[in-house]
Parts: sequence; C-alpha cells; structure tokens
Amino acid sequence: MNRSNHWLKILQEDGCRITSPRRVIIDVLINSPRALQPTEIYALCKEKHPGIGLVTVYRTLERLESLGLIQRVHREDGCHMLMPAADGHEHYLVCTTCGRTILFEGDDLGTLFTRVESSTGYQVNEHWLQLFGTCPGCQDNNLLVESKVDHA
Amino acid sequence: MNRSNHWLKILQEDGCRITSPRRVIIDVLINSPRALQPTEIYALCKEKHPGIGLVTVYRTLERLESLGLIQRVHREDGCHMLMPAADGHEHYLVCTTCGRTILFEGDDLGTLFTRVESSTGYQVNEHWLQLFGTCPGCQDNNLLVESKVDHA
DNA sequence: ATATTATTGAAAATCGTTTTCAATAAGAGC
DNA sequence: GCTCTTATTGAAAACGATTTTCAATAATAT
Repeated sequence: MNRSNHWLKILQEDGCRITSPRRVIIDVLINSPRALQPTEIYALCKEKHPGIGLVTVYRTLERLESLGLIQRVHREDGCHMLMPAADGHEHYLVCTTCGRTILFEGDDLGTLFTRVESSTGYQVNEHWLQLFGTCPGCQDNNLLVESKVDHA
Repeated sequence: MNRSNHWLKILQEDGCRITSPRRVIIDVLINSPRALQPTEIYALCKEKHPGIGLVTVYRTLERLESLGLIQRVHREDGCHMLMPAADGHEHYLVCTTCGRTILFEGDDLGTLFTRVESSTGYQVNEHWLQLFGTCPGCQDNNLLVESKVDHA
C-alpha cells in the first residue's frame, strides 16, 4: 500500500469520509520535496481540482495535523509550512536555498539532555531540533555560478 | 552598564532615537522570565505608559529583532513569542507548564552535524535546537498537587 | 532656541485563518 | 441500486494579528 492510501485509511478509521478534495490535498503533501504553506497547497490543489476551496484545505490540514500525519516546519520567519511528519527520533534538514527538506536520525542527544538537566534543574521531556544547510543539488548550482563568474 | 542601557546604546548607534515608549518596551522584555507575545508586551507596557500604541510596540520589536537583540521562541502552536536573544551556542529551554524560559549551552553538537553531513550530502551551516520540560518550581508544585490528591 | 527629521498614535487597510450556513455527496442499511 | 443520515463542501462573512498611511509630536544636531 502506498503512503497516500495509508493516510486515507487512517482518516477513515478516525471516522472521516474519503472525498476527492482530501485525495488531492494528501497527494500534494506527499509528493512535495519541501514544506508548503496552506496557500501554496491550495494553489497546487487547484491545478488538479479547480473547484476546491481554501477552507477545505485548512480543515483537512487541521485533521492531518491532529492525526500526527503532518507537522509544521519552523523557519526563522515563521512556522506556517507543513510536511509529512517526522517520527521517532527524526528531524528535518532544510535546504536554505531551494527549501528541499529531508529527515535525519538524531538519536545521540541523550547525553546533552542529561547534562542540561543536571545543570539547570529542569526536567527535559521534549526536544526540537532542525538543521539548515545546502542540499547536494544547490551545492552544484553554486559551483556552476561561481565558475561562470570566474570566467566573466 | 545594565542590559537595558546596553540595548539603548545599540539602538542609538544604529541611528535610532531614545524615546520613552522604547524604554518601556525594552524594560518589559528584559525583565520577563518568559517569552511574550506582542499583545502581551503591549498590555504590560500600558501599565507603565498608558498612552503607548500597539503599533509602536510592533515597530520597536521589529527593530530589536533586526538588530539581533530579541528572538522568536517557537512552540508547538506557533512562533509569535519573543525573548532576549540567545548568542553563540546558546539555546532556549522552555517550561511547558509556566513558560519560564532559560538558556543553556549546546556546544557538543559537532559530531551530530558531521554525521548528518556525510549521510545526507547536505552542507549543514545552521542549527536550531529548543528543549521543553518542567522547571524546578513547577516540579515542586506538581508534587504538592499530587500529595493533595493522594489524601483526598 | 531653532530646524530637521525620526517617531508617535489613531484609523484604515491588509493578510492569514476561522466561523457560519445552506447545499452536496459519502457511506450505511435496506 | 435506492434511500437516509450526516460528514463534508465552498462561498461569504467574521475575525484577529500585523502593516500601512498620515498628520502631529518630540528627540537630537546645530
């Protein structure tokens, strides 16, 4: 079973009905290489399903988020972008040039937490880590641009 | 020189004028034990300077943020809360019960970054870490509440 | 003391998001 | 397949947070 059907099944088990707007929204989310804002999702959905309403996008996103299927990706300027959720010890790694976002395992943070707990007295029970950088593709593009500049 | 005057000096060096609304806003930010939303800052400022306008609060916050003096603190539901900025390798540790937020040093993340770089091909150049937990005060309160419940 | 110009606060505009509501369509039962 | 129930839909209106506009004010340089 592909991911899209998996999500639909989870929705159904939660008592939701499977509708074409929902199919389209899930499709857009799953196939995007980067986090998207609600309005971007709306625009992409409109291409495949012109009649869709922005309100339906918001309502579906709310459902998906509360079911833990999607998650906010935070950036300096805000936190309105959404992506399929990370699970377990996974965290996002965001390309600051093109936005391409992937997940990585961050399971070696235990010692940091222990150290922070003993130095602050806080009881740490949740953490939130995101890395920013340049993806392989954008590194190559930069090289191309640089060599162009060199020759100019 | 106290922190408040330090901030005022930085503003002045950037070509800003020192006004009483700005003094009050800075005072509120520096003396809060937790991150505040713009409207909360506005309300607190009004106590000391009733004539102040919400617009001035927004404008001053924008200045302070762009000068790197304050920073957004992100939470599950949003990222509209502001605190004096962390510098260097510092990160926020937020109490999920009362909001009390402190800074801790997170300088042992180098090995994680190296590992992620070699496994993903991304070039990591910025990271973002926040911890959530229970502060010492709220741990004590929980104990009190629990023992009350036990005796009931 | 004066002139210059950044800053102010109120009102209006704008943006993203939520609510309201009547019409529609998904899925359960027959 | 047909009917009934009710979740879902899209449009319009409402809403809250933030930004813009603008004339009046006040901080600083001279």
